[in-house]
Amino acid sequence: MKDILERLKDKGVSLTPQRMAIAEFLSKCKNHPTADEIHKVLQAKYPTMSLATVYSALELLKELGEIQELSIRKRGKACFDPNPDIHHHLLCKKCGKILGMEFDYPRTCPIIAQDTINGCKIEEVQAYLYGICSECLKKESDKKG
Amino acid sequence: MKDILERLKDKGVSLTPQRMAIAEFLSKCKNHPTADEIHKVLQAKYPTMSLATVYSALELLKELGEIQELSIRKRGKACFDPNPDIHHHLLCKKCGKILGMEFDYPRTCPIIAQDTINGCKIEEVQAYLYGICSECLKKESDKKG
DNA sequence: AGAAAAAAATAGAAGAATTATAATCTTGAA
DNA sequence: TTCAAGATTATAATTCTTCTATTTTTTTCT
Repeated sequence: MKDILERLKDKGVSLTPQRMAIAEFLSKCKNHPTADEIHKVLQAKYPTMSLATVYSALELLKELGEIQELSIRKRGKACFDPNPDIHHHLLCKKCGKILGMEFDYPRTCPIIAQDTINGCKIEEVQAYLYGICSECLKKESDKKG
Repeated sequence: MKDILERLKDKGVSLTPQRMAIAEFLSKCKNHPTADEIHKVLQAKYPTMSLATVYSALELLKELGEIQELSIRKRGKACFDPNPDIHHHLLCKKCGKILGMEFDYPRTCPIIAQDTINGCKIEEVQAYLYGICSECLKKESDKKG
């Protein structure tokens, strides 16, 4: 599979250093950063990079289908998922982490598998699971001994 | 079942006219209003009511478990669900309406029925279904004849 | 490679939603 | 009714995001 920079080039996007940095950062990113988190990280390498640039790059990557913006927010801020495919998320009630969940929720759920419900046509399902992540579960059981 | 004002009184909340109006409005509300939508409606009756009062009443009702704030937003604005119980929502791609879905998604879904996934403990599931609502489907089929 | 045109980055301002502050007014209990 | 506690109001402040004008960088064309 081509890497993200090649795909952007194929799509005729100008490859500026800032965009490349943002795209690469996201492609290696395992969590769901906000615009300012990305900005903070990349300022080490690009001290003059402005937050507006980050927002506009994110908008572009979204339009190109390289990333997605989540419906949920982190402390009031939009957060972005490096994986553009429909999938689901766990929000840990303890540590606040957001985890992408790999299982195929809609297709394995008989209710969603039927594609109309209450007379409405269902095209996509995005599920947010609230619970406790494995790390926090581990910490809890360690504490109890 | 007691009505919302009685429940608030039982919980020791000061029953100001503004709060009562907001609580009653929500209890009769069939959609998912934003703070400023509530404010606009109630200004007819309470011309001096400020938006800050609406926000603070919503915060209170949320804490008391009378309503919930949705994860999704309407045009960048937080929206509130008069039904505090976990349930699911359909977002119509055509008209933008948000509909509460009555079926019992988590409990009838085999993946969720097992309550741990990837080592994470699942406590609640909130699904956002994207699709076309029955009204818009009807309009479409009417057009086609 | 070099020049012109197009596009992007920057800094700063502007906008929108929400929260905080201080003063005034209401509520609920004594 | 009086008073303290709490709520509302108006306004200011904050926070996140978008916009604008200017400068800089890319890309294209030769």
